[in-house]
Amino acid sequence: MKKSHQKKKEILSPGLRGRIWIDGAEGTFLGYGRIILLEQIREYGSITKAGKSMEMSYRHAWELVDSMNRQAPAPLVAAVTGGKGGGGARLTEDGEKAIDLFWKLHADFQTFLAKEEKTLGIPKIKTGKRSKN
Amino acid sequence: MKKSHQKKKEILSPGLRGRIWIDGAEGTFLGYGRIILLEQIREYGSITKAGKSMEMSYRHAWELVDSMNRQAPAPLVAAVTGGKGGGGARLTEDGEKAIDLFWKLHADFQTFLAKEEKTLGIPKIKTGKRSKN
DNA sequence: ATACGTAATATAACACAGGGAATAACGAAA
DNA sequence: TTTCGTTATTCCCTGTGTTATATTACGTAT
Repeated sequence: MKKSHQKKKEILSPGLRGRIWIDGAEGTFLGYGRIILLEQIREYGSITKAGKSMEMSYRHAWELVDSMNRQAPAPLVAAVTGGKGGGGARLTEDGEKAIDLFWKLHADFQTFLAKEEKTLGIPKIKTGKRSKN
Repeated sequence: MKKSHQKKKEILSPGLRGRIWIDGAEGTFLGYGRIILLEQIREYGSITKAGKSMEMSYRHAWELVDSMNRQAPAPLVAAVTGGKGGGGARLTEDGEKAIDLFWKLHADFQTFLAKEEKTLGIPKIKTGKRSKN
């Protein structure tokens, strides 16, 4: 099992940071973690394996998929139970489009952050490690 | 006590959303909640009252202030103990500058979100309420 | 019919961030 | 020297969100 998308390592370099996501009728519809999950489902063909590859409980992974499917006009993930291998999950065409859309947004956002950080400077940050007092 | 900045009401309209913040050596240095807290401290001259106005425990408010002061080259909040009224807290010049800087970033970010939402459409969202199945 | 591995769902156990209480320190003013 | 309200600090405890575990449903292939 590939481990390219396990837990954030909590990178700690000073600077401008941010997150973007798309809200739906119930709250978050698409965000960074959900997109990674979709990509892992595409790779493994299984919610179980996708979740494990991200060190995410099956329950959480399933809830995210369910949330996306319920808020989208048509499901992003099609899951089947039973059958050969017990079933599985695959991305729909809309699922693929969601991934593409989000990465476009993400790229624009990274550009925005870099430009903003340069123009506004973000000057007032202590660079060294913290001192006790 | 004014209540203009109590708890978020969790607005739920579909669309592009996001948050930005500035990281320091220990993690978050400046973010939306911290800026509001700074403004409330400026208004009330007290960490205690500022925290209460945001329905935030004094402990939490103090930790945020401490975190900002430790990560900044010079304190954003100057607190004094004792004296008439028991003491208090006021913003430093750097504290004022932090507020200004963040709101500039915030304004640019809102503009970015609006523009991005328009150009990329954000099409695949169910508008009506959720159905059980 | 049986086996198999996953989806789907329910229940129990757990971790921990944060709240609240309690206490000490503080120093100007009366 | 007493009072007063705040800052500063510690400790306990609980709510809640998460994980872990268990159970059921499912359907194709053998």
